[in-house]
Amino acid sequence: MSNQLVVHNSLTRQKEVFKPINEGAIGMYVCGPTVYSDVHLGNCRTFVSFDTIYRYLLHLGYSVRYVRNITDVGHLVGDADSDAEDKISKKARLEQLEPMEIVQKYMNGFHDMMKIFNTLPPNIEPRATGHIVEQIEMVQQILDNGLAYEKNGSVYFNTIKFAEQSDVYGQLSGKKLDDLMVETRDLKNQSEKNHPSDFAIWIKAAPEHIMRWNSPWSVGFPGWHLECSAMSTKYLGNNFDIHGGGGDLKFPHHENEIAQNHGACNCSPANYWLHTNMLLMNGKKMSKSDGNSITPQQLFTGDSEHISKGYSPMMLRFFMLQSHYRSTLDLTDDALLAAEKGYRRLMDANKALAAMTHPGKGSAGDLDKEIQTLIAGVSSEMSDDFNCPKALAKIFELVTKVNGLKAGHLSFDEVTAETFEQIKATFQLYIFDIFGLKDDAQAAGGDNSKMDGLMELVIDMRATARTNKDWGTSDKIRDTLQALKIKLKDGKDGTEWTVE
RNA sequence: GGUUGGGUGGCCGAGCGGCUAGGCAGUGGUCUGCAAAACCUCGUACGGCGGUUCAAAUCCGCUCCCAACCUCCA
Repeated sequence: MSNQLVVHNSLTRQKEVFKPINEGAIGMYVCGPTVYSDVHLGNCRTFVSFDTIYRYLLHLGYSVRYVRNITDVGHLVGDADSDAEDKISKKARLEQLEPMEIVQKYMNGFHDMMKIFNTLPPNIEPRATGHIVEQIEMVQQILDNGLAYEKNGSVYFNTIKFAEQSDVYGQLSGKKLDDLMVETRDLKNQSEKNHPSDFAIWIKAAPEHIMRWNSPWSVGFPGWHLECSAMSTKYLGNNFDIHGGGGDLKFPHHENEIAQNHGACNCSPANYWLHTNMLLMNGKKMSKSDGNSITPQQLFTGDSEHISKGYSPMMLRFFMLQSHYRSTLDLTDDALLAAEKGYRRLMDANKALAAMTHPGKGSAGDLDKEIQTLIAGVSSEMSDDFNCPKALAKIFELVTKVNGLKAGHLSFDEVTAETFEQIKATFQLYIFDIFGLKDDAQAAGGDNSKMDGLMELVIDMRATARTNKDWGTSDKIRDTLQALKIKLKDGKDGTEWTVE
């Protein structure tokens, strides 16, 4: 298998060889959250997925400019033409806070959660409210190009005219304007629009609307879709490499975004569109608005009717890694329980591997070849549209080899020292640097020197008891530690311990 | 109704024309004072019905289910 990067492009619905516009550099824009309430787990899955993609692109040697916005205005509750209300200002009224206070509060929470999930921060995290000028300019450009019209201080994108000029509109979502017309016929309050599929790019603010800016058309605020067009253009240019986001944004958000960019500069924003699939809970989309969701905190503490216990953030990241980013992932307690054991198996093997040394003598036998094939497989799977589950599978096969070497079932004679070092390097690179995992147990250990010394003493005492066949003492030590979530493993070379 | 994507063994989840996915659970062993861990071993699959092919979970047709989007959502 060749190792050139292949990605699935939502625009063409097929895998394509990835070629950056500028050799060695990548511009990537990912739609960030609307900060009007706490992030939920579904959001996290998308950003963890793109974090892994970002990390892999960096590993491949690209210099990546990763832009992920914060939506702090313009995102509407209800219909844009009627009783439309900005999500942020609605929440501000409910909580009796300034809109920017709301934004700050939930943006902080979002950043904390991204840190907890060990995601790397984007290079630029622009906010919609900080780019009103750019958005107004873009509205003007679209108007100048005749692809928008003003009605009572609001400006609408003319989808009909755009569709007549090119066949771009609907390409991403597979929708046709004719269908859209039929679908939206029943919607009320469409009076301002020329056509039901047209969408607002500037909205005149109602008197009670708090977040408002002056513009050539009215005191108002930008349409939701506009911010991403304006900010991606500002920081990545008219045409850039990757645009990502959750699959639920394909339509209308991304479709309209493409239309706006074409409307403004007659250019296609991104070459590759990547969409992550939804996180489900009990077979249904996890969603803030319909209540079918669980907060990350609840998952960590286990305080939810949906789960039997708490799960660590890194375990959850591992859980997400086990499925492909383009597949839905169903969150169930059984699946989490199974993943947790797998996660421990992986981490324990890595810990064991780190402590192992190659005896020095060893030739390239069949085992060596097998290991080399597995190592090569890890990267080729990742280069095949970031196939984390398959790359992980290869690593688990390596885990078996490592454990076999450790237990003596496999011989170092058949493995060269170089190959053995490559296993170590591969584990470090993929598990930690690219998959972005951390070993919870090690992190939880805290002040290790005291703990290590203490455990050494206890294990030594137990060993003495065992030598004396004092099983009562021996088992008491083991059971007591088990109750403290410290697990002992008796191996050939003595006893090891891990914190659960 | 339209659009997009799915239905894989007890569970999760890859694969998408011939080649063991992987994790968890289960079977029988090895090891061990016992247990755990680890290693070896063995089962249980590709919604249904047709078709193409030397060969289909993988391609085509029909059919039945499911999800997402079409209204804010990652």
